[in-house]
Amino acid sequence: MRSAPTILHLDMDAFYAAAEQAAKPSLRGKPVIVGGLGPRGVVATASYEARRFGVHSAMPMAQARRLAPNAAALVPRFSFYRAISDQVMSLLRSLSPLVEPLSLDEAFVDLEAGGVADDLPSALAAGVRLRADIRAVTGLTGSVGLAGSKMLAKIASEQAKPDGLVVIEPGTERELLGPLSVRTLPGVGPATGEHLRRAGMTTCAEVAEAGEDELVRLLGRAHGTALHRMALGYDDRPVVAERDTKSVSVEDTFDVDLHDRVRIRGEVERLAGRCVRRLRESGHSGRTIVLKVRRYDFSTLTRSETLRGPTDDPAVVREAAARLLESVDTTGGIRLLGVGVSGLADYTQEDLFAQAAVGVPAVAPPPDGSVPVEVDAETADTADTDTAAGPEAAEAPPAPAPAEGGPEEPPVPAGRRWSPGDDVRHALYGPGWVQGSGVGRVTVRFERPDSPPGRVRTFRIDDPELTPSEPLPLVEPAGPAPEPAAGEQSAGGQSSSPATRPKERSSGGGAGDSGDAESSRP
DNA sequence: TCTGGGGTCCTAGGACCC
DNA sequence: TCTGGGGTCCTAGGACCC
Repeated sequence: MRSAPTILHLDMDAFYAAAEQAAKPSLRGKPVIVGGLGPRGVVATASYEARRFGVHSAMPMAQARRLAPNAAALVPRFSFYRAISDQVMSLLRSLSPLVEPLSLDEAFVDLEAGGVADDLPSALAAGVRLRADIRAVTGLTGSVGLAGSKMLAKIASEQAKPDGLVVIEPGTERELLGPLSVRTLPGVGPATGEHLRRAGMTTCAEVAEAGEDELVRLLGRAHGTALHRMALGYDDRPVVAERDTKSVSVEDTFDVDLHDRVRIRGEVERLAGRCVRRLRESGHSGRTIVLKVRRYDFSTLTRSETLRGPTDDPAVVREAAARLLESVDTTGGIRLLGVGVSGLADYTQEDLFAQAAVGVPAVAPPPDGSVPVEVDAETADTADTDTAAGPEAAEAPPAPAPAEGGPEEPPVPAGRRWSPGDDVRHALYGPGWVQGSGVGRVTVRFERPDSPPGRVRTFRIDDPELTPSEPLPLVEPAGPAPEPAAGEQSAGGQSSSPATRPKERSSGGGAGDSGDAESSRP
């Protein structure tokens, strides 16, 4: 807790959907849903236009499409979002070394540690300028919360959405929190919310009044004390810039439940390969292998095994995962499989070899005391040549699922090559994106971030003139900087405060237009 | 056409050691 | 011969977050 609102929380507005709308002029002002398009897909982000139909994150895509049948449904393009996120995060790091990203589109910033703010006016100025800079650099909008703690900064940015800024002045937090739902507090989800409701608490004030002992009795030590403090507005968690990764995992939900044991084992081994590749990319090895299985009825179980030392050997992880699968009953069908590694160490295989050289076994005996598994010469030999994935490295998409119960899997249908939203380039028509594909055809809309809405053309899916391509930048690097939008308000306290507006950004260049209508108020 | 994928943290019980 | 407590590690599950 601090006496000036120098903790900033940034939350980009409907990030994935907004990025798609910025990239695809024909989608601006229209409902857009980004998420999984398969039969079991869910919504990752819905544009504000789509939210008006009742569509929201984590909703099954099928339901979303019933609610908003005319919405554009697009597959997420994470590398594109990451590139935008990197731009935003570097703007944040120009404010302070203490930046704590929570996801691609969200972060805390400690303005005080950065020396850019030590009181309300300077914090407000930094927030206003940040929003303008984000708009200029990415073409997208983000909402900013400013407060004396992380919890309240986050609540503030939520209140600021979309495209706004809210300050909660220190000293006003308790009265502000009091009437809010307990679900506002971090760590209170559906289960805890229901738990508290049954105990007669639905607002933060009621939680605060209940007292710490009561909450600990209800929710356990850690959760109870934390919640009581939060409800009172006490939160002194620091902004932490670098958090060590604790685990790496991959999982796939199948379009149709898997029954065939051989197929299931094959998928587990494929996932193990993918997991190890990710593990190695992150520069880690790990000791504990976790297998995750979700059954036909959505019940989920995990099985884990801890090795004597860390590994990033695909064969070792694959074999451990397969061993864990042996103890799982798969009758009835499997809808999801996952493989993870935790107990991470920084070093990788070379160090493990160094250990092996001095005689430390890499693999511990299974906990049940059965035959110990040793790293034998063969395994060790393959370790540095094996490229993290088995023969399946080519990476077939997660299972177009066999006909019910059938042991054979059909080949990947040819039409899968183009997903809605993919960037493409046509030799004649230039850059565009896939609007849809089916029965041997693919429909492409030809437009770019800085063009007017483009027109649509249809091709054969194997048209040689049509190739996948990289996303175009949303804002031309040398281009003009759009004017900042006004959306700032001051809420929370009686604040009001003269919004120390920073100087308007002077736009760098004259030509062009970022395409989006900018609302620039004086 | 019910319910993704990648994480984090906490709890609880048993093993094991001192 | 009956009975400690504390600490750590491991496993499994659950809640929560974006």
